Amino acid sequence: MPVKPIKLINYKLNYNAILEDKLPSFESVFSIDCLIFGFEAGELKILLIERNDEPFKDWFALPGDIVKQDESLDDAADRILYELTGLRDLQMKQFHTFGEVNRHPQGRVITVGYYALIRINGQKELRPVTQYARKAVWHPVNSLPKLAFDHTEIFNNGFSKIRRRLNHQPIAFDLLPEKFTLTQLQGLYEAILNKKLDKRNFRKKMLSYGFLKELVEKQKGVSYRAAKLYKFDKRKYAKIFQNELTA
Amino acid sequence: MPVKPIKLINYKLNYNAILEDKLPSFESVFSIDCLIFGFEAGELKILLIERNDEPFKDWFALPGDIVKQDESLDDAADRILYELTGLRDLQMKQFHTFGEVNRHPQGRVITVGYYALIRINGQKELRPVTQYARKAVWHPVNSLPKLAFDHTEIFNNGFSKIRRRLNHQPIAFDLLPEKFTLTQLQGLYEAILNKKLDKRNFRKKMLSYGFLKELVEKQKGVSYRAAKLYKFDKRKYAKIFQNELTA
DNA sequence: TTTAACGGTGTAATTTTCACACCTTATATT
DNA sequence: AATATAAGGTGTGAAAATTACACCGTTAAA
Repeated sequence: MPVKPIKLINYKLNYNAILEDKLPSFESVFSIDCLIFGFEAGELKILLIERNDEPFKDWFALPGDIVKQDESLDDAADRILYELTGLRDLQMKQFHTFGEVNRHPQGRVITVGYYALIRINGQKELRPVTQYARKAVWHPVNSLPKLAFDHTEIFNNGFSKIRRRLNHQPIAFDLLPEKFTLTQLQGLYEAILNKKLDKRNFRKKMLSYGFLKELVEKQKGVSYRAAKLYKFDKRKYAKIFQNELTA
Repeated sequence: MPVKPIKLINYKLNYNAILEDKLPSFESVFSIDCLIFGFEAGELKILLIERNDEPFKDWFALPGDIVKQDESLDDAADRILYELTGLRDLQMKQFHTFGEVNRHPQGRVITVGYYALIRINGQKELRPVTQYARKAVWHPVNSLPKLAFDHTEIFNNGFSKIRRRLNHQPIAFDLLPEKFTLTQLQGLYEAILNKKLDKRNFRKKMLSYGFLKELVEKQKGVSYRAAKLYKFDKRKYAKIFQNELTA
């Protein structure tokens, strides 16, 4: 696969050229690809970019970028997410590394998959993204288009890990507004797990964990009985989690 | 951290030289480090190498090596394990990728952690290892020495993942001889989880899974009542596991 | 024959999970 | 004012899974 190895650092890729077969490939590069999940209108969505250059011009792809020489993987993930969305201080979490030899047509690119769960509404407009992407869009996970490279595989891998993790850790709260109703929370669980849950059992269980804080405030602007609002109580969760660890 | 970047491919590192501060560093390299678990004399052990060269000369380290240009990560893991132990066709499984900028004193090395669980006794003598290692030794996980680089962190990360996985998947059988007693199996679980388990409950539960095959053969050469031997029945397990996936 | 060491078994209490249906409350509509 | 609409909110019983717990049996060696 490698053609004429060239130095990659600070090298600006010319994708069009390589397609005409007269162009640079690179030897070994590290990248990060991000699964950024959001929840909107009762649907679980993921942030995709529309590629502006070859290869896979006009295709949808996961947002990702190359890891710089002087930044750790975690730092790179944070930076890339920031560059793509303007969001900072999220919990980006690594889930798998993809290293098939031919996964990138231009050379050896090993990529580390990270995911983050974010609030779609709590965020400003998506910032203009890097030059290789035309725009970034939220796309429902249930009807994803074909993705560039092996990004569909990356998505499937990460999504299934998030599903599994949901049963053990309260990761869903990052997707909801700070104050939420139990019905919203249940809808989110149903969207992630892709199945219906029983309302009474779900509430009983969630409340039994003890990390939900009931607010006096109620839902507003709905044309039906307003529901109680809850907050995720990080302190209580931390206490519970610590006990689990020491036990 | 990077000094004078040099081409690394096929470059033979001179570790002594670098220590005297007149030597090569490299830009960006991918490596694999392996956690190879074995079970012997009731103890959970891990395979370590004794380093023969700087840096960390004479220290213990995880067996690992650099990923070649034309091999996938999984292939590299298989190859490296083979080179170190002579073992083939094991299930090497990726668990985490470590990418701190300064984790390697000579340059940027991003390493993917893999683990494997193997039978210590079912194997020939450990094959002579790569040149950078003096020898390979099995070391009880409960009294690990300080390890080179960030290998202690890698170990902790991988070990805790294996612990968690043990509760959901029958990964322990790879550590036992093909035929084993329930007491041996329980001892292994206790070694991995680092706690005592109740004999009756343990047996009840294991047998309830339905993937253990009772043999007519019994234990031999023991100075007490011989126990029944069991086999792990992959077929039955596959059937059970498939049902879980579709459910 | 005795002893040491492990093999092998069952039951009851507790906790967790699951299935299941109706009345209440707030707003919008007529 | 009456009514319709849409979601809020609540409890119980059955079944399954988990936990705690103790003694006799068998084998080989002393």
